[in-house]
Amino acid sequence: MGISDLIAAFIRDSLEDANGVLELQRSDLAERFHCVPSQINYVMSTRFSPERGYIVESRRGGGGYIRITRVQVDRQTLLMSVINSLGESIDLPSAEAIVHNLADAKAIDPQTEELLLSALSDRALRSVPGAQRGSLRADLMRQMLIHSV
Amino acid sequence: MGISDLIAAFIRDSLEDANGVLELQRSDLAERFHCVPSQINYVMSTRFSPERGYIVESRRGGGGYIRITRVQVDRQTLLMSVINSLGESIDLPSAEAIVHNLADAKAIDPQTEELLLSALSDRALRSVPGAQRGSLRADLMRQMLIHSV
DNA sequence: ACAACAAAGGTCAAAGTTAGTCAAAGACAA
DNA sequence: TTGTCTTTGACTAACTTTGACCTTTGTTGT
Repeated sequence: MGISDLIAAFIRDSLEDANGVLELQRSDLAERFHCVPSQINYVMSTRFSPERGYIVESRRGGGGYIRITRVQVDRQTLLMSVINSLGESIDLPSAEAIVHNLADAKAIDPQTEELLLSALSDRALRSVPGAQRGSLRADLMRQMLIHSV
Repeated sequence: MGISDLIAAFIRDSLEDANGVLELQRSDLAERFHCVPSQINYVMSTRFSPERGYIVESRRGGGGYIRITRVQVDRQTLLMSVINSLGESIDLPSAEAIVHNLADAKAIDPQTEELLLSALSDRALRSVPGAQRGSLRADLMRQMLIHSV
């Protein structure tokens, strides 16, 4: 097991203790593990990428930091399962119910809920004949949910 | 957290207490935070710029001051004017440009921008014949923007 | 009025403090 | 041997802090 793995394990532990958000300094961490600072960047890009469920933000200069946030897996999982369960077409009441459920489960924030509901509404889709609205609604929902994961 | 952040936090708090307008003296503030006066200018230009929603005015000489005003009416005005300027129909490049401009002007946050773009995309509207997409896109945009005012 | 001084705030560039990038070199498994 | 992952470090970019010098405005004495 290389040093990158040790660093990654340390970060994951700290993240656990810190309840999901961790702020650290690159040079501190490098010193603690006796490696060069740029190795921290390597660890970030290979082990804490967004695809792996992390958000990494940073700032340079005095008081600089690296902040690692573990994204709620529940949220991600729930969103993905909803997206996958979406069929060819969906009617308005069903769509509204799903959006409300996602909001109740905190998988989307109130603002996103509002935007989804307004996009899916009959008022927004009025130019499309009723018979075709279902599939459009499903496409809209899919795209919007995908982009809020 | 550097001293600039501390100063900015202090100002935001005071602004809250003061209900949006705050008048202070540069040298006082510098003394309170044990920094050079010009650091206050740095904080103003990096944290309280107009793009971030603040107006900073000042006067030199005896009885001089720095006045910071938080603004938020711009957003609403801008959004309403965009909504009103929307016509019957809009093509994708124009819609994207408008959304980007709103985001640049901080009238909508990055997440809203993302959601709007995904809802307006050709991918989301694929079930609707090209000729009818323009008017649907305008309706969608209108409804979504109305609900984000 | 006027001149001189005092009392603010403004500018700008240098120095300081972090983090990011990228490519070369090393390690190791297939 | 070859391809992939890891380690290193020189160079770069971004943000912060500090201080010398400048401009504007107010006050006071003549």
